[in-house]
Amino acid sequence: MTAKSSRSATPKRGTTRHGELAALLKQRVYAGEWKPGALIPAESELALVYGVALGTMRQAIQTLVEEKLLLRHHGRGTMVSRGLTGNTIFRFFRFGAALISEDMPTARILVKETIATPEELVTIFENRPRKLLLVERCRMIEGLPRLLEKIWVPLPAFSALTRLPGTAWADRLYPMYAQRCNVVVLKASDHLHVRPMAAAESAMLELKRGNPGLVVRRRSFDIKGHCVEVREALADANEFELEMPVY
Amino acid sequence: MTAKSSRSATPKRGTTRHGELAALLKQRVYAGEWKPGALIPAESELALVYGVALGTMRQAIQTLVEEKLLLRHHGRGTMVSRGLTGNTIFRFFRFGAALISEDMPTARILVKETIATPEELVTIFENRPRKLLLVERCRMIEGLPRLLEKIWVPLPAFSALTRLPGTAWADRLYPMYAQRCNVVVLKASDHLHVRPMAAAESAMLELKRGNPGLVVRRRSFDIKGHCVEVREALADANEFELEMPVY
DNA sequence: TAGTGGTCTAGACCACTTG
DNA sequence: AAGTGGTCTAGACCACTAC
Repeated sequence: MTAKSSRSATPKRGTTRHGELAALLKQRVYAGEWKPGALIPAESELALVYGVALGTMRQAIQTLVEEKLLLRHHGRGTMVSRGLTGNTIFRFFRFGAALISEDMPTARILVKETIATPEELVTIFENRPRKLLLVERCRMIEGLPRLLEKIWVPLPAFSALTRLPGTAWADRLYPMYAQRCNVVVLKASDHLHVRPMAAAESAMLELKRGNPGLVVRRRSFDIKGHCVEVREALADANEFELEMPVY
Repeated sequence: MTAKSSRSATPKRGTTRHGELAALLKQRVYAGEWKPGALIPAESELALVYGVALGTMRQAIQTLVEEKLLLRHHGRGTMVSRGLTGNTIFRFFRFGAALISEDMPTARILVKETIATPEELVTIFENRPRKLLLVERCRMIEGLPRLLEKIWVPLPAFSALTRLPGTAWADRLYPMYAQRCNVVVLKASDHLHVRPMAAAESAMLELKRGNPGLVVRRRSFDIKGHCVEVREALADANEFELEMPVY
């Protein structure tokens, strides 16, 4: 059959048909043919087009679902992920409240300036950007200053934000990045550690001098896996709380 | 066909054939028919025995693999998990070393006694045990005391350990539980928070008074999902370091 | 070489969502 | 009612492991 002959025509070792298909589908997302939030063709149709059995195409799609690139909904279809919604740094903290609701935090912008890329950040972003936008803000919960945050994003990719006044910034940055800069954050990685706060930091957060601070350093990645944002958050380590599985 | 008629004979809603099979296989592990480390029959044989297609049986096995109950090895077979090997609390800390090797930590037993079950622990263990074995130890790295640990295990399930002299205790507890108490730890969950150390604690760890401490409270679960151990570890919060994905 | 899990096919039917 | 993903079948062949 056609499928069989085409398979023997490409006897690549170490690859599978569904693996190749996954790569092909991923390319179509990268190329922008299927945009975030849009439904892709039905798996039955894709199977026909690519000349493979349904199960094989399902397997290819499944790997992209596990990579969080696609989302499947029974009866509705398969769509490209809209990415993370953000605001998850608070998951590490109690802050008195039993549960921090989605809309509680508000942010006050302290600094917003264009800077030359610091040496330690040059290699983190793609294309070695020469300039970055640096934003510092203080996030409040129930009127109390709880979290200091620094955000670095590369220019000119995020230049739409330099023109945006500080008062117009949304609490959640990821949806704003998607809307104004056309950047979808699909994955992120947090690095946590504890250090004593500097005098200025503890003062800002209304804590005693030398109070231990928990630092969350986050790198955010777009749909292609490129780092598009570095963030550093600082808060009272005594409010830190985390539950995690052991494997 | 037989399969079809038997399916219509049990028109349970909300269940699937592979889901039922997974439950049946799980039962055979619980019953001890297939012991940890042993190979289970080939999926082709199981499919024959249960009268289902190969793919369906594969799907059933796959769910148990994702639950960490089974492990598959291409060409070798499918075996029941031997459980966690432990010693992973150090993954949260730097302690100067670039990487903490598997064999570096050594432990000194401070306390080992049978106690009446404290109220807050009664409901955590299965069968509300009346007595527990409490062990306190100090774990060293390169000769320095780095971590204080309290361990609670239920009696009489772990009574083999009460007869074991403190000097005979292994660094890694999970393999010892498996060997001496016939308890396999399959999963665990860590809860982390930061608090100031008490004077005695900071003295033991050779830290200054009021040094922030990171507390890791771990609950370990056996093959049936029952809690079989509670552990609380305390160490210098300034040595804490953790990298984790964001979803 | 025999036996295992992994891939793939070509269907059928079921369960869910939407107009 | 039409279209989607989810389940299931009954095979074939491939890739890996151990004897």
